[in-house]
Amino acid sequence: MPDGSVRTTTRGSSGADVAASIGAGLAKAALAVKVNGEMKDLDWPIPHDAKVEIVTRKSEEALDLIRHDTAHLLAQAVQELFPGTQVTIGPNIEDGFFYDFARNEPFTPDDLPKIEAKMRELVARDLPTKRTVWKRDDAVKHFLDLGEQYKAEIIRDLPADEEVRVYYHGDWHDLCRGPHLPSTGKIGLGFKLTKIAGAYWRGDAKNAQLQRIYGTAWRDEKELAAYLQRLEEAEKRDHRKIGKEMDLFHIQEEAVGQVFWHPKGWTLYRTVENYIRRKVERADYREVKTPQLIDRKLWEQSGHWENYRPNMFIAEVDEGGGEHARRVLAVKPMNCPGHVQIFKQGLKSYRDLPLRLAEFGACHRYEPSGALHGIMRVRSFVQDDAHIFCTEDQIVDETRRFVALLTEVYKELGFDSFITKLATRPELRGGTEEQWDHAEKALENACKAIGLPYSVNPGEGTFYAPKLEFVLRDAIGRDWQCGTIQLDYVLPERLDAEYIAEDGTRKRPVMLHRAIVGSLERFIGVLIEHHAGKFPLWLAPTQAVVATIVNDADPYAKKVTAALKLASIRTETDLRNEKINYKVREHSLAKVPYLLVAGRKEAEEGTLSVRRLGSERQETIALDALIKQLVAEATPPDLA
RNA sequence: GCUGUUGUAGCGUAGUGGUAGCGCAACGCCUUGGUAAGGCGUAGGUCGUGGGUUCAAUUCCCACCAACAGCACCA
Repeated sequence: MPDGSVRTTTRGSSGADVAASIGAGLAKAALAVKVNGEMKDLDWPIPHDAKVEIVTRKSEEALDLIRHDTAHLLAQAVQELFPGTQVTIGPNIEDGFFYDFARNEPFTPDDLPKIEAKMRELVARDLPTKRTVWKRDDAVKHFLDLGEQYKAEIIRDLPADEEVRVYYHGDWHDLCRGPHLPSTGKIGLGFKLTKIAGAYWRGDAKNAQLQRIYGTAWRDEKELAAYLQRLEEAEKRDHRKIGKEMDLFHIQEEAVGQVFWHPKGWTLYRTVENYIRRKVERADYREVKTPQLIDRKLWEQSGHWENYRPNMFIAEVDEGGGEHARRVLAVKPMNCPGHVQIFKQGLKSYRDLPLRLAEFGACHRYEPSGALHGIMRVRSFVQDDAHIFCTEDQIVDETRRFVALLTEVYKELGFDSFITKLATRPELRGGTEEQWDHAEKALENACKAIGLPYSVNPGEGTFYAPKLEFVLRDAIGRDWQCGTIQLDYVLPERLDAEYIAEDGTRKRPVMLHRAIVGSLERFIGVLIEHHAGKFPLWLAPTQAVVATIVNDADPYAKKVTAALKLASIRTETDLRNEKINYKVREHSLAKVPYLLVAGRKEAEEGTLSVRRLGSERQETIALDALIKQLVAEATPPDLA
C-alpha cells in the first residue's frame, strides 16, 4: 500500500476486493487501481507481491480516468441518438477530451445539448463496465459487420502482441485499451460538450474529414464551473478584443491578414522594436535592410521556390520587350537570402567572423485563410531576424551568446521562464544526410556545453536546418513559441557563401538563423494577452492622463501635461465637461497606468492627486516629484 | 485549404416577407460636480457583396467575400 503497510489477500483478489477489505467508504469511492504503478480496472486480479494503490476521485490520476470515460459516454450517447454514426478515436487532451465520428450529416451546435442530455441519462442509468478480450480476427469481423470500418482498421493496425479488449457499458461497447471506471454513474456530472469541428482521419489532410466533438470533464460540477470561469478570463485577454478596446490596431477585408496599426498600437510596436534594436546593437550585431522584391532566380537557388512557391506573393512586371521581357519577382518571405547577398559583397576573411547581420525584416507569406488569427498569424509581418555567419568552432559560443541575450530580453519583457526544444530533420528537406547529422549534433553539443536543458521535437526542423525553439509561458500558463536559432549548412552552399580561412583556402561559413521574439506582430499579441492590456509603464501607449475636476483647473492641467511631455511621458489631457467619477471609470477601463487628477486644490498647491491603475488609493504628490517618479518607472529595463 | 457557425451605426447587440430598434461612444444644451457611468436632446444604418424567388427581401434560396471555432499548414 502507499503508506508502506502490507495486506494479504486471497489469490485472485481484485482492486475492488482490496478496497472493500480496507473499508466500505473506500470501496464506494474506488475508481481504479494502480498495480505496480500501472493503472488497471478495479476488477483486475492482482498478482502476487504487488504494490497496490486504490485510485479515488481525489487521486491525481482521477481526471484522466474521468475524461476518458466521458469520451466513451459521448460516443455511446451519439450512437444512441444518431444510429449509423461510426466511432473512431476519442483521446484525452488538456482539460478534456474529444471524440471523432464518421457521419454523413454534420452535427450542428443544437445537437450538443441533446447529446449532453443523453450523456446525463446514461450516467443516471449507472451502466456497469465489463471488459472482454477478443481474438483479433473475430473483433475485426465483428466491427465490420456493425459497419464500423474505422474501428476495424484500428484493430488491424494494433501491434501483434497487444490484447484486443472490448469494453461494455451496458449493451454498448467499444474497442479500448482501458482502464475504465466500474460504471457510468462514477463519471459524475462535471462535464460539458464545448465545440464541434472537422478533423482529418489520422490527422492527414489527404484523408476523409471526420466530425469531432470536444468536451471538458472534471471531478465535479464545481471544478467544471471553475474551468469555465478560467475560459472566460482567457477570453477577456483576447488581443483582438483588447486591440479594439484600446484602439491599438484593426484589420479589414481589403487587406486580409495585414495590420493597420493605430497611433497607440504603433507606439507600443515602436517601443518594443527600439528596445530590441538597442539590445542587438549592444550584442555586436550590425543592422541592415534588404529589398522587399527579389527576382525568382534567387529563390530558386535558395530552394524556397521549390518548397514554398504557393505561399509566396509574386509580382510580375513587363519590362517593355513583350513576353520575353517578363520579370518575376517574389515579395520576400524570409530575410536570409538577402543577408547572404550582403555577406557575399567583397571577400570575407576568417577575421570577419562571426559576422552578425540583423534586420527588422518585413516578410510576406500567403498563409492559408484558415490559419489567420488576429495579429498573431498574419500574411505581412516583421521579424527581429538576424543571421550569424561563423566558423564551425564558433557555433557553441554563438549559441551561448544568443541564449544569454534571449534570456535577458524575455526577462526584461516580463516573462520569467521559457523551455527549449530541439527540432530535428523533417521529411521534406534539403542538404545531405551528413550535413543533417552534423548540424543536429552540433546544436545538441551547444546545448550541453552551455547547460541548457531541452526536449526533442522530432521532425519539426525547417527544410534547411534543425533548430532550437524557445517557448514562453504567459501569465495564465499558456505556451508561445517565439524564439528560435537554426543551424544551417545548406543555404551557404546553395547561395555560395564563402570566406578565406587561416590556411588561405576557401571555406563555407556556417549560418545561424535566429530570432528572439519572432514576428513583432505576433509577439505584441502575446504581450497584450500576457498583460491583459495592463502594460508596464514603459510599454503603455498612454502612460498618464491628466483629468480635471473643474474648469478652473484647466490651465494648470495643460501646464502639467506640457511638463510631463517634456519629460517624455506619453500624456493626455482630459478637460471634458464630465464628473471625476466618470473620468476615473473611463480611463481605468482604458487601462491608463497613471490617472493624475487636478482640481482647484491641486492647481493652487502645484500637486496632483495620483491614482495608479489597479489601486483605489490616491496620493497627493508635488508635480516635480511626480515627474521624477514617472520618468524612473517609465525607463525601459535595459536603460534603467 | 477543409468542416461548421456567423456577418444589422464607431463598438456591443434586438428584430421582422411590408425598406429597422436598444445600450455605449459621438455631437448640442443644462450642470462645475473630489476618485469607477449627472440630466435632456440631436445626428448616424443602401441590414457583408452579387444574383434569384416574390406585388414586396435586411428577412427565403444560390454564389462569392470576410470573421469566428477546430482540423490541416506555420520556411
